[in-house]
Amino acid sequence: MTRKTESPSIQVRQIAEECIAVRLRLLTRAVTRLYNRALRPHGLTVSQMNILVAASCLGQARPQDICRVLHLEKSTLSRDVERMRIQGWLKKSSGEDGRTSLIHVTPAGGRLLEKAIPAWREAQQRAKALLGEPGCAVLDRTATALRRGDLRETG
Amino acid sequence: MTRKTESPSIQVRQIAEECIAVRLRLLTRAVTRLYNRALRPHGLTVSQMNILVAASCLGQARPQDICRVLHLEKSTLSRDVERMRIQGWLKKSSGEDGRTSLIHVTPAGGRLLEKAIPAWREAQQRAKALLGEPGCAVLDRTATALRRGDLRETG
DNA sequence: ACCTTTAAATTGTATATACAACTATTGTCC
DNA sequence: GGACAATAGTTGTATATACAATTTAAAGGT
Repeated sequence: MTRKTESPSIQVRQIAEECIAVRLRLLTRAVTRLYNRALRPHGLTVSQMNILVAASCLGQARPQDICRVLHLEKSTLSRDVERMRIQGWLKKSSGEDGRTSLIHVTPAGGRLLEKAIPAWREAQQRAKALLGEPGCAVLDRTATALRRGDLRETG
Repeated sequence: MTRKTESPSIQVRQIAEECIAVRLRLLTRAVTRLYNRALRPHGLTVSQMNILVAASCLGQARPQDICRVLHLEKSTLSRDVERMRIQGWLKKSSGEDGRTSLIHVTPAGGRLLEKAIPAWREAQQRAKALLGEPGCAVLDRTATALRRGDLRETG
């Protein structure tokens, strides 16, 4: 009896073999797990670490500044920050513009970040091995292009 | 008045400048948005399309098979499949092993996939432009390595 | 045949993510 | 200076994701 499962069209096969999204997302899931497992003992996720680092480097940062450098949607950041504020790692203060607030890292947040550095190094090393030198270079180039706004976000 | 914002340590700066996770996640967010916006008119997300494609290519697939090729956690897939089953794009049938079930694409799911191909092509082209030829090559290589299990999941 | 161990999937809970709708504030133009 | 447009964040809702705990079923040893 011929099985009734339709074999996929050539075009569907093409998606399976070529789709950039599927590969990129797969790779990111794997790498995210790597970092999250390393950071877990510190009670920190890689997303949260990224936000701490960004806020730390920017100094008093407006939410939109962090959104820009991380290509994060404003509502996503809003909730991430709220969780971290509750943890005591971030604080908000009001700036000149009444619509906005300034985010800064608390001393506790700073200490946490420093403490987590060895775990980060470990994950970073494994991720480097996975991607290889050329992979890291490509990633660097592409992320920089994105931050400069090369991908037109047609509102 | 010297500002009290602590400037980040050299090591924190290093994370900002070198962290693979932050760049990869940033890039993936941007690319995911690209595909999701293109696919939206079809009521489909890129995650769901990936699962449809995988199931389509595998034929009668066990959940664990799909998890393996996509590096997805089993509980994640379980919920994704349930949503798609409700939409009528996937169906489950019981196989020989009573613990497992077989997932297959319904005719409606197949039609949806075919219909969405032009949108996929459009997003794919933009993603290609963003990553460049070398970027795509690296991605291909790394994803293949991952699927072969090169990253030790020290469960 | 029964008990224990192993394996596969589901369910509980939490974070991460985005879009749409809403709120509040600022800026502009007459 | 008041109506209106633009801007910044927050909130409502939904998907995606993972870890831990639970359920169900198969395998293995005696």
